[in-house]
Amino acid sequence: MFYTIGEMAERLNVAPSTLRYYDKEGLLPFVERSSGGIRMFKDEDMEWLRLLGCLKKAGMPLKEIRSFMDWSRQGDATISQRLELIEKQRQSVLDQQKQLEDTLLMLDYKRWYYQTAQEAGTCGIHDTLSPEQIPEQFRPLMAQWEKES
Amino acid sequence: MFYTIGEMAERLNVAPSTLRYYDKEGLLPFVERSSGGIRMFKDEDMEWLRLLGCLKKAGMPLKEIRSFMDWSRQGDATISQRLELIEKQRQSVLDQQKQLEDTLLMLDYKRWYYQTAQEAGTCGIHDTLSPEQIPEQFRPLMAQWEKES
DNA sequence: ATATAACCTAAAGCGAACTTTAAGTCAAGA
DNA sequence: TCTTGACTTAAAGTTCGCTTTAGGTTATAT
Repeated sequence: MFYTIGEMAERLNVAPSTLRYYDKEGLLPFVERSSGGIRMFKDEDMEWLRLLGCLKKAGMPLKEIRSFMDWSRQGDATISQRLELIEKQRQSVLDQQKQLEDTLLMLDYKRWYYQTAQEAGTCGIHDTLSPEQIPEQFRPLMAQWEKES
Repeated sequence: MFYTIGEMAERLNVAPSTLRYYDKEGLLPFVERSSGGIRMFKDEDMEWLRLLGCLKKAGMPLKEIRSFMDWSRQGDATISQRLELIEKQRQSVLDQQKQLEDTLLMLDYKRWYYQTAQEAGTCGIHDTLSPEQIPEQFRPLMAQWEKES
């Protein structure tokens, strides 16, 4: 029924000190204590910890996660704030996805660059390549470089 | 033909102090100096700075970027190391993309959760909802929660 | 009763990535 | 020539997200 901080930390693959830190920062207002002061995690706390993990993965700073937790405890009056914060973070994730796609294209280009160089034994091969020998997928990338100078 | 650190920083939308910091950390071995010690950036340096930005966006620590820059200066003997590092980072980006997709699904669920709660005026609405009233797209998510307990 | 392992807090420490500060130098225009 | 603004370095400071340390308490097994 209850889990100690060590057990919960193991389930979540984090250090117990991390959970204590989150608690100190007000991110775990739902955690109860035994009469002796020991933290007692419940199964339903997992839901909160999952959300915490999700917001963290989305790149939300701990301070904002704390706001969210505070609002949650305040009840239905704060639904719109919480929705707003979720939507903001959703947009941030969409932005990050777009950024990662650009980054991946660049890495794919570099991978091709060094694969080609490896086969030729020298990076100099790229000075001898005609534009048609560069895979099409990288053309938009290189066109952009022209612009940026 | 040449750009000062301030001009280059503006082009890249970073603070001049950031570029000085990168230089101090050995990330900009290509930057030349005037007789008076002033950094002189060339147009072709943009290529390196673009790569630097790309690796940073991919989450590579500055120390590893430094290795890459060091290898680049060492010439063709280090092509395979550079390729290896690029491929490692490519994989890391693929992993990050997968993670962001999971995160997005969770945020989409929470968005639906709070939109529904907002319309109803209370989070309590979710205790009254039958499983069929939860959008299909969130079923795999919730099934996973069952498992994790 | 005692040993031991896991828990507790408060406070200090750490690494990454910058930013700021202080003191001074360079370069271009009036 | 002098002023001014942007440049230079070295070193200290900042923020974030933990982790470690120190000193002590709780809970369980023998």
